[in-house]
Amino acid sequence: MDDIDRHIVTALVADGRMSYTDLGKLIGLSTSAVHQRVQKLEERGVLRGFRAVVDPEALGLSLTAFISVKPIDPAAPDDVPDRLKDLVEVEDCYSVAGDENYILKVRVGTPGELESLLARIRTDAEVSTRTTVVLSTPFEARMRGTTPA
Amino acid sequence: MDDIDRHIVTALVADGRMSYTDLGKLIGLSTSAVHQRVQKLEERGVLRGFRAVVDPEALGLSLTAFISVKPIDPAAPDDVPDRLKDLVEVEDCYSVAGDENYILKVRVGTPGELESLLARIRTDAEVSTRTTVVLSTPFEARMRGTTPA
DNA sequence: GTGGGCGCGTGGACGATATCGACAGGCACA
DNA sequence: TGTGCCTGTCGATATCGTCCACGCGCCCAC
Repeated sequence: MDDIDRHIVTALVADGRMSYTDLGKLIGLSTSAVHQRVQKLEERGVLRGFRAVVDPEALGLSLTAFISVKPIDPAAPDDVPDRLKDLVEVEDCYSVAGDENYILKVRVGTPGELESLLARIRTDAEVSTRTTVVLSTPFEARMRGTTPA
Repeated sequence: MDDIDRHIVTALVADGRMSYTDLGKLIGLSTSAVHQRVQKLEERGVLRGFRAVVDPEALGLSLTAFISVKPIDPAAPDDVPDRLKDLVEVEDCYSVAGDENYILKVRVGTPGELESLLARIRTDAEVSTRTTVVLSTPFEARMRGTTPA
C-alpha cells in the first residue's frame, strides 16, 4: 500500500470504469503493472468492488431519514441487524455508542411509506425509534482516496 | 424507465464493471441495445457514474462518527455546507428536520483526529456539535435497484 | 388504406482493451 | 557472488466497446 496504490484507488473512486490503459498513463505505469496492482488491491480487500452510483430520486426514493433505534427490552439478545437486513429500505445500519443502540439510514418514496416502514422496524426488531427526516443533501458519499488532489 | 432499465440499473449497482456483452446476455438484449440504454440512463442522470468501493479500514480510517450540528447563532446566515465542504473527513452532509440542523458522517483514523476535527468544525462553521461514535457497521451502502432479486 | 417519420433493437466490422505468459532489473539476504 | 522475490515491461491473442447501416413495429396525417 504505497503512494502508487493510493493514487490508483483515488482514480478508481473518481471513475470506476477507467480503463487500465488510461489508468496506466495517468499514474505513469504500464497497463499490465496497474492491472496487477488492482488485482492485488482487490485480493487484499482494499477495493471491495465497483458499483454504479444511482440517483435515488430517479428511482422514486425521494425521502431519506435517519432512524435511531433502541431495544424495548434491554435484556433481550441483540440481533437487530439480522432482523432488519431483509428490509430493503434500510440502506445503512450502524451500531453506535450513546443513548440509542443503532442508527439506520433509510430511503422511501413517501411519508406514508416511511410510516409503514417504521411500524415494520418496531415490530420486526422490537425496538423503539426516533426518526430524523432529511430535508436536503448538500453532499453525500464523498470519498477521500487519501490523495488530496 | 421501464423494467429493462431497472434491471440494468440493478445489475450495474451490483457490478459496475460488468461488460456490455455480459449485461446484454443477462437481460436478454444485444450488446448495442444495452449500450444505448446505459448511455441514456447516464444522460438522464439516473446513473450518476461509476466508482470503486474502498474499505475505509484499509485506508486507515477506522473510526466513523455522526456529528449533529446546530448553529451557535440561529440568526446568522446558514452556509454550513459551504464551510464544511473542504474538510475531507466529512463524507456526508444532510440538512435535517429536528432539533439540530445538519447531520454529518465523518471518518478519521483515531480519537485524537476526531477531537481536532470537531474543533475545526466548530470554529469553521460556528456551530455546536453532538457526536455519536460508530462501534461497528453491520451493513452499509446497500442499494435496492428497485428490482428485489 | 397508405405512406412517412420515429423509437428501438439487431448484426457486423473495426479499433481499442483486457488478459496472460515470458522475461528483465533491483534489492535483501546468506 | 549467488539466490529468490518482488515488480515492472513487452508482446500476443481473445474479448470487448463503439459505430454504422438496416429492419421492424407503431402512431399519425392525409
